Amino acid sequence: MTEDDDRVFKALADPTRRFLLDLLHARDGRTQSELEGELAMSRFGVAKHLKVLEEAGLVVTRRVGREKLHHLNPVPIRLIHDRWIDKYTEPRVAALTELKAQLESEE
Amino acid sequence: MTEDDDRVFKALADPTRRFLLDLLHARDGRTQSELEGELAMSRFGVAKHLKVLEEAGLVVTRRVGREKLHHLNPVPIRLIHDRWIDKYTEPRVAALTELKAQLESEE
DNA sequence: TTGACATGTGACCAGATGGTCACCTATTCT
DNA sequence: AGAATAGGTGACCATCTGGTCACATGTCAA
Repeated sequence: MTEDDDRVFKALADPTRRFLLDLLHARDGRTQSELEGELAMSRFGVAKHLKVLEEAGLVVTRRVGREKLHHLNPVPIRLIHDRWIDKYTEPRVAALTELKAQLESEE
Repeated sequence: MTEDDDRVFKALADPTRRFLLDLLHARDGRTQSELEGELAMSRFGVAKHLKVLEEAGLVVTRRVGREKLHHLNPVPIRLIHDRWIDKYTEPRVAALTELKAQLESEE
């Protein structure tokens, strides 16, 4: 339980892994080699990162023949949100976040 | 911008720092020495962790005399959420998360 | 004003992390 | 069957990270 979310946070701590999640968010169900093509890194590095994401439950995989398809699982991310933002403060935080985005886009 | 969120994710990667956020979520505006009392660690360790949280923007501080008061800032956490959960999928993810919590509480 | 209290800084060390490589297995295509 | 493709494993190394300590500054109370 506590170790579970430790894996999630540790997985999110690396920029390459976050980029992999971005890729899957843009288009789900990619193979490992397809993802390798998007990164300037050896396939071993990418495979290692995907393994970390999978063990954290942020990515779910399905094997088809010799290929492995990767899907994004957003539930752990929602749980991060819910840990420090409760139902009552949520609307206020959402408004603040919106405001921040607006201010930054005006520059 | 990208470095900004790198600091946020790196800050969240450590269990001690997450616990400090939990403490501030339960009660805001604590001093550093008050937080030290909650942890089995030297004051230097705690101070270092608080500095990381502050530089990530997850904690905001205010100095009063010789004391330093700490407040939780939830906006960066909301931004993590919004990065991978868009408005359209949000209700579905929220429902799934709810379901997951229910199933786990039934055990 | 002197001593206790709250916090800050830089050096240092053990252990964790990110990345690469050599080598291996399983599946598909011709 | 043989070659090419997709992916997996364990060792190895440079660097980052978490924690401690000696020392220092600013603030409050008697």
